[in-house]
Amino acid sequence: LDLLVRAFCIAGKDEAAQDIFKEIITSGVIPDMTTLNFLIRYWCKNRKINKAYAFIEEMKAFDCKPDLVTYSIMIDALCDRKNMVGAKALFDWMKEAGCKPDRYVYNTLMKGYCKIDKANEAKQVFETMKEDGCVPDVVTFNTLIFGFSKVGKVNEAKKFLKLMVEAGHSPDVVTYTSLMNGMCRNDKAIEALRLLDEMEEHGCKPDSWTYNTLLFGLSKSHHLYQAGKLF
RNA sequence: GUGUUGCC
Repeated sequence: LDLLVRAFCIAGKDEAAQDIFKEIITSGVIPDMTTLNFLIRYWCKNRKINKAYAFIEEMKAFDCKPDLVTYSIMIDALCDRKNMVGAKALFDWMKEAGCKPDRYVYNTLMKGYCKIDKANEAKQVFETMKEDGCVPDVVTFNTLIFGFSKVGKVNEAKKFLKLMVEAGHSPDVVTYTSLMNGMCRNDKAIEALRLLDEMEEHGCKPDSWTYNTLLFGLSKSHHLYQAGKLF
């Protein structure tokens, strides 16, 4: 069943996948949650979030209740739509339902706040997650660094870089690129170029995203000559 | 190989 549902989804036949799933569950077999979650995620990523909701409701009647991953997928979908009120509400609802948040959901929520320029809210979530006993990981720090860089608070972002290193995580290409993005948006394009050297010294290879960030940033701030040198 | 992070 799992493979069938996946195959149908990948082929864009989510209706067929849904039918099979429903048929199995109606026959009294409780399918694996990974299968349901795969289907839910497919809908969320294809702008069919209402369908995902409806199906979750429908499945509750079969004693197939959403788990932590299901909620995470839904919360992420709301975050992508910048509906943080909804995302937070669903997060609270999830806790009511007895699902204990893990760092994935916390990271997801933080991303949502960062995307709408609410880095301080993200920082609150960061504090909550620690109080809750979740250990921040590379994604946690990268998300916060992205969030603060985005709103021009590069110094605040650097504080998290320090925290990250203290926690034993090495900055990666995402960390550096997020910081460069913030610098470029903040008329500190030259500083971003310095960071490029620094990351290479630390043995971190820039990728195409890094170069795109720099090229975009440098050309926007009239440093076309420097941009040309990147080639 | 069910979910979370960076440019346009």
